[in-house]
Amino acid sequence: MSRKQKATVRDVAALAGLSTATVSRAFDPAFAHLVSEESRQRVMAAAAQLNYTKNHVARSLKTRSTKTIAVIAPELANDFFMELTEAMERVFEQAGYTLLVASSSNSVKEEQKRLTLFAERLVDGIVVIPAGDVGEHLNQLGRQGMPLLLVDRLVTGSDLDAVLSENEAGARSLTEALVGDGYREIAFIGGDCTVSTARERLAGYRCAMEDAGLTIREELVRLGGLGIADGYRLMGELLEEQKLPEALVAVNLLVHLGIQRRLLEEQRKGRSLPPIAIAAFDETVYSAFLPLLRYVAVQDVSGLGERAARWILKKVDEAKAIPQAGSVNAQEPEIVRLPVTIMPVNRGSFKTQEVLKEQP
Amino acid sequence: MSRKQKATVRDVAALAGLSTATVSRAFDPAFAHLVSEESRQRVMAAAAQLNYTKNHVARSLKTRSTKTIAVIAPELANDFFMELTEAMERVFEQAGYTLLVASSSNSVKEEQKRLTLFAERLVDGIVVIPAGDVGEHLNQLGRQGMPLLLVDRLVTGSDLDAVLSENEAGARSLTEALVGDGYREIAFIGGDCTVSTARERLAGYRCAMEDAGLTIREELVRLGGLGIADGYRLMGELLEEQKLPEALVAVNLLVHLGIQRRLLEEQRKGRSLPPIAIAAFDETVYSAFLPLLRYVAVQDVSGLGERAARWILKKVDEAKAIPQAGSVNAQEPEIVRLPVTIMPVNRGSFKTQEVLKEQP
DNA sequence: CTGTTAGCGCCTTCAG
DNA sequence: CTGAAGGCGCTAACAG
Repeated sequence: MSRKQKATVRDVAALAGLSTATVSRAFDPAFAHLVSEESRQRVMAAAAQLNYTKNHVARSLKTRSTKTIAVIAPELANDFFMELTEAMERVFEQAGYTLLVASSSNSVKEEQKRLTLFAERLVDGIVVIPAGDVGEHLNQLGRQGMPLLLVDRLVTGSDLDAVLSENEAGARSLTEALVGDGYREIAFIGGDCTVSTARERLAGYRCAMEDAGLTIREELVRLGGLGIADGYRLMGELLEEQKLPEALVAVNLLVHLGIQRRLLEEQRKGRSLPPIAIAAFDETVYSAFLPLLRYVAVQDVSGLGERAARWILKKVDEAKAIPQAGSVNAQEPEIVRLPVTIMPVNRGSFKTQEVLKEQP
Repeated sequence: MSRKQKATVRDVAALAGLSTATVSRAFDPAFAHLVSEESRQRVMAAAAQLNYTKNHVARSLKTRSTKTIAVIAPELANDFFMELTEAMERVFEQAGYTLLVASSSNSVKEEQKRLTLFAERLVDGIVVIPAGDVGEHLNQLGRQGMPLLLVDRLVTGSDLDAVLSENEAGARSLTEALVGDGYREIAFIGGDCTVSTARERLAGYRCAMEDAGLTIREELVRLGGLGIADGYRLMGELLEEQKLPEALVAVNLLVHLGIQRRLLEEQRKGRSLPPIAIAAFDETVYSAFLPLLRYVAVQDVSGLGERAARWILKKVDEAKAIPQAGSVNAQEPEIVRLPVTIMPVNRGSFKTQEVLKEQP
């Protein structure tokens, strides 16, 4: 049923009685106008008969472009990162680029590995959601001419452009909302200074507290990671040390979940707890079910994604035009920040609202 | 700072005073023993000096293998699919393969597009979580010699191997658990017959009901999609028609969420509802916070992923050995099913437990 | 509009 | 152990 070997342009050319060049042109929309309609049809007929599919690898070798953009995220099983990625994919697809996703498993070392891997495979550009705060490997690649862009997180000592959320302002507003409700003993939980988002959010919290004339009890600032386990542990510490705040700001969704989980556990053990008002970054379809949650800071995920996607494509084009442009900015790196929206939760989760309206 | 052009084997060979063949061999662990230690070092030194990285595209063209496996999932922002994918990636990475993820956006047409795209790019094998019930495009690729494997969902009229969960048994157990608690009016919500998982789960529900001697009120079987919006809508229908069951089985997590969201809304409007016991497929870190939820069917996600990953790698190896083996089974397609675990929810979500134990 | 001709960068026999 | 040489399949000048 099937040919022993896959058919090549040469086979098609032979069968169609034309040259390989014509066959090649017939398949490239950009050159199709240089091929007579009759030839084009002969080519297509021959191709169909031979079950020809073009070999993209060979094409890439010649054109030095794979029409592929890679995205490196710290995790795959993370709604925020994947929604970001899906937003980017929409743009890439429309531009005729293929998206390639890889996980750095929250490790800078893995990130580095993926990066060189992609460089070897000649992806046209890479969008990185950095796993940590180390950026030298990024700069290096950028200097070698690879179009590169950061999303969501910054990296110190990097001269790369980035698309981010207004984390500091968001955390400030979140804190202000709690202050506005009359809370004074407000904790900040989660994150550490190796991730820019956490740093910025902490700064926003501090700023809001100061502006409100409140002194921060430093034992209520509990740093240490961005995962569920971290929120769980940090909340546990507060419980054990009997240092319960009146309210708290959670650095992100996962930490927030860990916190709630720890509180739920306490409650199930029959211990009664004073209600702690929670304000947290990121919203989910589950938010409506989380007790204690008062305010969420909602990031413009698709905005971030679209912005980033368009930007990296622009860089790719530029790099093609001026081969040695690369991704290193002679001057300052350019950073775009998108605002986040603060929303009270008691009237229901907006995200769910949106999702519910979606036509399946 | 940077070379105008990327260095090639030829550059390295020239600088090292050796031939390109030796350079090539020095870089391939499988041939390294055919290179003298001195030559190897000279090569490495020259490579380092020139900042040489091998061009994987050229290599692929020659070897006809990209050392890449593609995964096509209906969505990226879906924990189940991405956990599956992460599980596979672990195996691939260890085997020296790169993972390439793409979304079919729940569309068979998009799936088809991705499939041909990957075929053109010479991925070594493809793991598909099918978007729909159409399989002809898959068979065709398989017949052309592409190693192919289905995960999570089956496709009718396909002769492809697959790794799946025991959906029918899971749904049966879920239903039995509710029956065991004394419920008799049990609904089944979500899914439709275009997706095998939904079909199988519905069958399991029917089977359990019959075995328990209960007649199914057909108006309590509400099919129609696998997303949040679907659960929300279907639950809404039941509410409007005033046909509330005592308990229900939700086909999957998203539908379950939609159902709960609809009920929450009702409750917030001040209407009192009889408590409906819910049993649902799939567990999350949020499960502990969902009211009404009694039982979950937990799939062995990492088991599925590992199994699938190993299998596709095996197929890739075989295809390499016998070029025309492809992915079409002369006989029956082989299907592996992994058991699901039914768990009561009131003692807390197991998944969270696991996550909490994770060392961050 | 079409054909001819060189490679893209690497691997891999086949001889040394 | 090493080198020379011939492609992998395709595209991009350059001539017709």
